[in-house]
Amino acid sequence: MAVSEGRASGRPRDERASRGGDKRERILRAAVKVFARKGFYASRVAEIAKAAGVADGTIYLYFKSKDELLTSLFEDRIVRLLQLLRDESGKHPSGAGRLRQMIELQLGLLEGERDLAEVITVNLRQSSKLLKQFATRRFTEYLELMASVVADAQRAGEFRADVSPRVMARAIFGALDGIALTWALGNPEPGGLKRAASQLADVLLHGLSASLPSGAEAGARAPSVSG
Amino acid sequence: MAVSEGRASGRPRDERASRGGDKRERILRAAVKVFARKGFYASRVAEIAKAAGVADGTIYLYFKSKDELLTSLFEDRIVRLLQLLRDESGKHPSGAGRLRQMIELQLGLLEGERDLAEVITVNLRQSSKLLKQFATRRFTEYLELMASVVADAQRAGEFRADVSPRVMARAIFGALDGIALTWALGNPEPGGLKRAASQLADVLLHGLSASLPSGAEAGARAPSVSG
Amino acid sequence: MAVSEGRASGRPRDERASRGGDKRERILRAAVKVFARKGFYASRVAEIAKAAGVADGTIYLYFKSKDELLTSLFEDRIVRLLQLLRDESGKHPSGAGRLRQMIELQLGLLEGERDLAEVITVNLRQSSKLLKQFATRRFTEYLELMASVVADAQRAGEFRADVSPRVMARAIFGALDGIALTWALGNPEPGGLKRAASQLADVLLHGLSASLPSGAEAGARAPSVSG
Amino acid sequence: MAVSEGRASGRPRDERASRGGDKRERILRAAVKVFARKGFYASRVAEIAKAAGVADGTIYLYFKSKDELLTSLFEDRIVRLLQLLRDESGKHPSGAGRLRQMIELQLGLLEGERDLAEVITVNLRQSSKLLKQFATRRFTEYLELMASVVADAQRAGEFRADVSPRVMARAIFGALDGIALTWALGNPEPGGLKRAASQLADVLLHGLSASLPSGAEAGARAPSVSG
DNA sequence: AATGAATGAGCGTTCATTCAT
DNA sequence: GATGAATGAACGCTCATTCAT
Repeated sequence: MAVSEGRASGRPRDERASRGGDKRERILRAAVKVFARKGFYASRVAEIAKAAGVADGTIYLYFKSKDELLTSLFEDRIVRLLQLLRDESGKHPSGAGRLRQMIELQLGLLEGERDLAEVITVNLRQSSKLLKQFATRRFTEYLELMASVVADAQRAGEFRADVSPRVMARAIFGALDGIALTWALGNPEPGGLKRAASQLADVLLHGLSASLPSGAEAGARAPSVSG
Repeated sequence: MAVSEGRASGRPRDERASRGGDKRERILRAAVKVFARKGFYASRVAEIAKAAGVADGTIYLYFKSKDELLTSLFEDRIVRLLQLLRDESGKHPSGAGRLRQMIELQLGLLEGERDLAEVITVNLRQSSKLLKQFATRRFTEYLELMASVVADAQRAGEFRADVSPRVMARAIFGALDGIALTWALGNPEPGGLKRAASQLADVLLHGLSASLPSGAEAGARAPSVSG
Repeated sequence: MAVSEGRASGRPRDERASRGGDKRERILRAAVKVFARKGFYASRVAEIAKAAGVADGTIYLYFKSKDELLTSLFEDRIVRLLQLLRDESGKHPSGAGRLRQMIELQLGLLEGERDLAEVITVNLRQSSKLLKQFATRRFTEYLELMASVVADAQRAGEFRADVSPRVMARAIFGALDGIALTWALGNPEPGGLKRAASQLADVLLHGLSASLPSGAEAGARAPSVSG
Repeated sequence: MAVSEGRASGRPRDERASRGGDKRERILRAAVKVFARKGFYASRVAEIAKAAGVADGTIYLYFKSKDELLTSLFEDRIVRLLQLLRDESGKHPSGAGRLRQMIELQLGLLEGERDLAEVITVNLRQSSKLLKQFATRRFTEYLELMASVVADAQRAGEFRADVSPRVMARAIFGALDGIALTWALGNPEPGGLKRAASQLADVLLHGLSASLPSGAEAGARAPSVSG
């Protein structure tokens, strides 16, 4: 299952019968490849155009600027990721099940899509604008989704209550990102991401579980949580 | 305690009352500020020069290129961080103690140095060169240090043995990085990093602990929680 | 007859009434003018662009660098000169006729093209690269052509055999170059080049002629020079 | 016999007893070396300073600018050359003798001084300023000296009168220059310059000689001569 | 006089973007 | 819509020159 499959949202431009793949998607796919190999700033619009098999100017018929190309890339991919996560989130009764599924889903999506992993983990941070403006929208949404899963499980007494859901959301995001980053940049060890996801989930879930048998402890600490 | 304190390497000194520090360090400090505000690519060498109070050309007496300026920044700061981490690592007998200290040390260092945090977490990924070449040296060193702490504790029976130390190292790095990133970009909530560090350590250490029959250990750690 | 006439190589054409010639040629012509007035190093790419009526960047669509612009100038012009010289060389039965025609042709070509003369004589020597690398190709070709004319005439018993054809080729090149140089830099005396060419040919051909009937003179001076 | 030997003219700065070679000369010598290897524009003042064993700034105590360094180089060397030529000129009764000696002297001086030859033949043309302003002084002086030798011999009936002394002076200069150029850039064949000088003199003197007894040939060409 | 660190004007080149076809 | 030649603003870097020591 790949995040870049299909077309989830937006502009149904040129849905002419005679033209199968639309240009917009071809350009985005080319951009993923080029951004992944060279990074956002070192990537040339001309090269993306070439990789997409279109003329330089054509890109500007679909995207306002090179910056917007990157932004759209995230929008498209992350909106789809958020949807998947939300869908998944609904399928599991326990917080542990939800969190494990979400962790495994995210790394699973990247398995087989190194380029996209690299773009998301590396290029997300390349444009200050991107990070500070766009990120404020979708990234916050993402973090809130993760935090809500933790918070729900805390309220249900399933997770320890002495940690901030938002801090945990950031830590989990970061852990996934760190694993994806080193994976994207390093050796392509097959199945590596799945195993890593599983281990990460094991540790996090165990670490987050409300204390054991008597359970008194977590409750004792809970009141002071704030962040 | 700041990572940017002290002087690492050569060049003449002046130390007139009105002008603190030597040129190289002044330039590095200016670069941190500018890179943090604008990102590496959007930062102009001229602006860094101006911020450092030197002429444009002066920068090139100390650094071969704009790229090398960024690289040197990491070298200087990360080499110092590695030293601190190694020192710290030696002071604690248990793996749990070590790991907690390392986590708290890293986030503690950034407290009060938002700019540096932003440069490290955001700009580290801006230059393909930086990430793929330089990173292969120091970053690997860093990851190996973290992994060895985990591995040692596993061998001692203190940590669960069913997770890869290297995966954990990456996850821990990522978690710290994610927390630092959101902190650097978001609200400056005082003490936030310390609390986050403590909570992250709580969860990770509990999650990593070799599952004890009675679960007594968790209780032993609890008192240090503050956030 | 001008060396800069005609079109040597590719690129689309336009030929609207108001805009004469294609960009590449317009740029070359502008470069000749600017290089002649200021010399290669003191010439600014921006000025050439302005003189050619194109944007700065346009120059780089046709030439890889400022250096290559100069190189291409020589290639274009000298290749054409070589062709003319070879054509001319074929039309005359005697060595004297050939040499005279070649001398007069070369200086004749420059008549009316002071700029080009100046570029060739002055700027040829400005770029070490140009002189040492490019020159090794075309310039050697040129010298060999001249030397072969001398050598042929020597073999035919027409020219004295006690001088090296290669030394003569260099001397003739130099003499033409010296005349062109002073002409390009000095007063534009109309017809001056033609007259100078004629006189130079007179002296050289007489000096090169195999010793006449009585033959005593040459032998007296030149016992057995070979070099 | 080398043109760069001794100190002929100018500024007796710092004739302190304790310091043998004076800096000015050391700088000039270093400049010759560096200019010869790299050309004027590609030569860095810092490199000349290093080659001379002085600090960058020291050069500006002796020369107003990099340009003036080149100019001074020519002044020093060419003034000396002019003196030698004038001295030599006085020693020979016949025009042929004078001219031959001057030709051989000039190329002889360069034998063993490739660097200087390259500087004079190549670098003379690098600075428009140099060529157009300085050249107008010394170079004209040089050409007039050569022309006067020819003119004198013409008046004496020794040289043919149907050629312009000034054209001949330029041609001779050029021929010498062309030979020196190719020699400086090409193979260092020992003795090559001497042999070339001798052959060039043979051809030129024969070519310039007043028509011999029968004289028919020269007369046939004479009509077209004017300058 | 001598030094060499510092200066900063200046330029070649790039590349996102435009627009005539 | 599609093209790609043309544009020109923008910037990293160099290096001749200065000047405090």
